[in-house]
Amino acid sequence: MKQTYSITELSREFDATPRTLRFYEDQGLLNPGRRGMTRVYSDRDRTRLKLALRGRRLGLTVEECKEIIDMYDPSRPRNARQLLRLCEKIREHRATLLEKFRDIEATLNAMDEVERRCLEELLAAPA
Amino acid sequence: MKQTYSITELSREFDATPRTLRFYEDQGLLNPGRRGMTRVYSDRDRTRLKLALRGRRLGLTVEECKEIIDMYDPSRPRNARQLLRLCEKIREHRATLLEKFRDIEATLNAMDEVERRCLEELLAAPA
DNA sequence: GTAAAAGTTGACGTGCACGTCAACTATAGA
DNA sequence: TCTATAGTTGACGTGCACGTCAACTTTTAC
Repeated sequence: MKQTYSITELSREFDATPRTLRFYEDQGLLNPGRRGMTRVYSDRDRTRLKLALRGRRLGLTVEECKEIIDMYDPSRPRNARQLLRLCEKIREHRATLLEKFRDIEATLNAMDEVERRCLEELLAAPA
Repeated sequence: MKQTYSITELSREFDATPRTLRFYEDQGLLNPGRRGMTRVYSDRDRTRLKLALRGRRLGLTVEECKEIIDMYDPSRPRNARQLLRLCEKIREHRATLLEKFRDIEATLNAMDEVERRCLEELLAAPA
């Protein structure tokens, strides 16, 4: 686990572009330090980027990713009220994820069915 | 299972807007018949809409949804070559779905961890 | 020291998935 | 028959997530 990363280093590791990292910084998702003018990304930035890209793959907006990542950030101190609210949010978030889970399940099942019919047809009418 | 649906009927059932259904028609995803000027949606349209919205929730583009839905359409006759190609596409598609699956799994695990810490903190420092 | 490579800040462009009028038409119920 | 209700076709607008220059500065390698 390295300590710092350049912009191209990080963007290559996660198959993103520098533009995307700068955009995420504009949106407040990343907070790289500077050495002169050059951005220096920390392991925290790396983790947040990784989580953000994961969220994007699942169809979340960048804003939603930020909210969730901020909320889950372990370095954030919280009082009891905030902790309860976080638990509530986790329940909500879990529910939407489970919905996506079911969507994927349904799609996989449909695909299995199509594949089955496909193989049947191939056996029935070979080339 | 009804035979036909009006545009508002279908859009309400799936929590979409009429605009969305017309847009999907423009994109070639839906093919409603007409009674006069009025669109009449069939069960086939209903199924395709359902699949499309499911795909959208998973982050696919409308174009991708259309391609997949068209490919899987059971009413399409196919020769052996096309059947083999379909099997190939199914494998690919399954792979990307499994990736999303893992993304969700990873996120759920992260959430469990956060929740655990959250409950711990609540016990340690009650209001 | 100098050339190449990497980085920077604007600023405008783009593709997607609709939203949102406007202006009009068709249809069903009182 | 009149009127509300639902539907139609444009056409333009919008929010998001970057892509794509341009013009410039910095850093690294030799």
